[in-house]
Amino acid sequence: MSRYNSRISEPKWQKKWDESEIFCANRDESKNKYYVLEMFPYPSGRIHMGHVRNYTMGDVVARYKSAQGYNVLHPMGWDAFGLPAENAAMEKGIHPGDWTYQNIADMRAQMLPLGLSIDWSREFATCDPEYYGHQQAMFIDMMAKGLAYRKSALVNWDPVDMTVLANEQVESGRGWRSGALVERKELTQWFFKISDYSEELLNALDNLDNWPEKVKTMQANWIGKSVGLEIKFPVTQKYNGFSEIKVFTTRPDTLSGASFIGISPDHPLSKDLEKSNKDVLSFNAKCRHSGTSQQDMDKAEKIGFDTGLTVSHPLNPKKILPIWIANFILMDYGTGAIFACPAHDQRDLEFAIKYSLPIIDTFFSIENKIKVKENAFVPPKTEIVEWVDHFTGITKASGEEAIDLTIKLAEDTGWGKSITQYRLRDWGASRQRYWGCPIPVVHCEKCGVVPEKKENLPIKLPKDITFDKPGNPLDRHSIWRNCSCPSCGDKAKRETDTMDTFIDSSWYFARFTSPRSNTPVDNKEASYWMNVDQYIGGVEHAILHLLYSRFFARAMNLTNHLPKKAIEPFNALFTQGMVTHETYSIPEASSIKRKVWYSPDEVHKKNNKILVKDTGKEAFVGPTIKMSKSKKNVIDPQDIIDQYGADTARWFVMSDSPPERDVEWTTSGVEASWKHLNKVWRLVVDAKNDTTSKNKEDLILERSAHRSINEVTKGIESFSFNKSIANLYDLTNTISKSKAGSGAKISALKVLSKLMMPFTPHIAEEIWEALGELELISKSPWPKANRELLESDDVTIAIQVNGKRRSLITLSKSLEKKEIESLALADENIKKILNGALPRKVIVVPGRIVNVVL
RNA sequence: GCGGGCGUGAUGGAAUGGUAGACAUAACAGACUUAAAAUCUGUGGGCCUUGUGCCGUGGGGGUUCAAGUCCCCCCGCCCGCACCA
Repeated sequence: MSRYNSRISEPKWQKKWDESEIFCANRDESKNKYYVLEMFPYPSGRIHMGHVRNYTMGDVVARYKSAQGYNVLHPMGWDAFGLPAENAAMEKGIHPGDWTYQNIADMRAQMLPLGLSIDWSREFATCDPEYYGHQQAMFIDMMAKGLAYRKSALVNWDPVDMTVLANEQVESGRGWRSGALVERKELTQWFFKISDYSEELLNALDNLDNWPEKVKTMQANWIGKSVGLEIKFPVTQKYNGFSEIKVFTTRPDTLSGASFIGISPDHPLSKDLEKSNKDVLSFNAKCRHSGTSQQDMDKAEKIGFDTGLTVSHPLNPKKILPIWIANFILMDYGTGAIFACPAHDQRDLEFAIKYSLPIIDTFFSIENKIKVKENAFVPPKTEIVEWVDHFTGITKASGEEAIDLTIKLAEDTGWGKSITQYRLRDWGASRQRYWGCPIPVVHCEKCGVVPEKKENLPIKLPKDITFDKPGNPLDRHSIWRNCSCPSCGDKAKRETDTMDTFIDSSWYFARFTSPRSNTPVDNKEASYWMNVDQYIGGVEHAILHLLYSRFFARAMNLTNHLPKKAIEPFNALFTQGMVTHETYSIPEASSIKRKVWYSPDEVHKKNNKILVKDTGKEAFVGPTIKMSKSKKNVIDPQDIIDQYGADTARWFVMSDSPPERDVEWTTSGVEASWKHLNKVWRLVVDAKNDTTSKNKEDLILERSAHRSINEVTKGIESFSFNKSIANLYDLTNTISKSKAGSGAKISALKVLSKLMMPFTPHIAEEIWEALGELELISKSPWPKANRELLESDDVTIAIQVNGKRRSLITLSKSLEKKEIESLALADENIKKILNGALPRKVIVVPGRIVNVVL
């Protein structure tokens, strides 16, 4: 009894929680619900410290809200489709499904000892046919509404692995797995019409008050709305039906400075020219080969090709501008063509200098003309500038005024129109992969692309596949592939593309509300549980996952799979920081640049040096970075739980850093957490053996406890868990030093254990029981601070003279300003400083400060 | 380049415009111990002339009775996006 043993206590309480089913969520319309969700994990096989931090945060919120009387939903599942399973299949010869389900079992077994208040009865994996079957049904409904469609598009194609790669999977122009040069290939692919929602997804961000500003800004930038002018430039020659070039600009005010037209190598005109002109063909090929990776982009020099074709300037038909193909113009933004204004756009200027194209400054000042030789002058939008525009007649205007005038002129004359352009492109949803949700359509020679009949769902992945050849095994599985057409009954072939795994994670939160429903989502359950009240996860999902989910919720609503109230599914979002650790390394003898890395358990500390255990050599302490296998700075949660218990790990990850920032894992920090929990337990044992009777210290202790209730509650509410924990340390120290009677100490310890419960639930239960309580602390209500006890009658305030603290006095809170002032002036220290002088002014802020101004 | 964030002891970090450094770690000293660990007590921004003194929240200026906090300029770091017309 004298020592707290987490190895015995933790499983004991986990079993009791499990038996009493207290974390099972049931719809109860009479109670307010609270839905806490952490981003579900990919079943890699092992949990890491990032998981521990993420799920502990969610658990603190869930347990706290539950204690506050909310009907809490806190589920867990698995984002189980994806490439790693196929890689494992290729490397180890295991079936991706077997590999995945084994990993899920392993990870669940590692998560259970954390004592999370999760409703495991709702668990599912996205690779369960029941789950992806509903996804297929929704896909069919979205096809019917035109939200899912097929089109031909340029994709990153890995010729060795024979699959499409996402942009993130292309490194320096090469496939991340095969190392093969990636080709840009035109393929017919499935898309979701997310672009229909550009405006709405952008506008709705304004209502997401409890999302981090940073994430909202990132999404807004990603959607990338720009308002501008689309201008038609008539082509002066007759060429294959290309009578005009449409360009998009956000700065129509610089139109008079246009010196040439630039088109993308992928522009229809460019593609047409390459058919008949070998030089164009080789130029375009050169452009397509570079340009995929970030590094290439940075270094990429601007190159161009003069097509020989020309257009006339809409403001002055006599003015003729050449059409160039230029590598810096993107086909998938705007019209894939620009008018170049070298004087007022840096990119255009670089290009113009290189190819000796005219630089036409439309601004009056001589200063500009000198500057413009190296740096383009971007006309300010708000400031009024002198103009020298012969075409529009503008002489003095701000950029904004000039833009408006030019747009009006264009619309009146008919050579242009105001349009809104978005950067957001439709969501490419198909992958040439096995381990994903099959797209439920068939290709029929007679009927074309036909959706499967819903009664045939789920279209299950075949189990008997091989990975001995590159490419998609579904393509080679002729039994699975060959089917009959749902429409005419003739022979047909199944679609072998599978869905992007981001689709799986775009609606799992809705499925959690009714995980066994025979429709994708049960309307009654979703109406009650949605929205997610608090969503917690890594900021790396700020754009893709969170934007896709926002779109998918709207698409589900349109296809009657989700109530209207859930179209913005996450009321509050919290993005937590990473878990980091120091790195240890020794440079290799052959090259200083190459290093041998050592894991934290391969080194030990001696005389302030880090020594490698095996060799005794000194290792260098490197930067503190995210735990990663390659740098070996990884701490396995399992080891920590085995050694110290889950409560210690939970307490530590929540203690030092604010949750949105990175937390550095340190051995000393973990040991301190462990020591602290043991200290709390000793206090409990001591208090029970204590015979001190009631005394005047009781009230002081009681006041401290109530102040802590207030502070810890505030900390949890504001996601400042580190502050809550600092306060719990404070309360522990106060109890430890208190001379109060045993009764008061026990009361204070009960408060302490309640406040600790969300963070360290096992030891909290153990204390609760030791102090004679029969109910589970996990079931008992959150304590309420008694306002009368929060503040004492006396208050210590500082007295400043000219803003510098000179003395402290303790006085009754109820005193009037005048009384405080005279007490302050009567203070010995203040009297000495004043030395008889009369203050000019005395500022009294009751309960805070007195400032004497001389 | 554009957008967002940050800069406080040796370290992680506290501070509704009102006593800067709560709480924790590392370090040091003392108690207990044959000893170590554990535990307990204390010191813990800098400086000197040791006064209840002066300086101190990246640097400079400003507003205020009062600035880590608000405003302006500069420096540095981190994150995101990026030839987006």
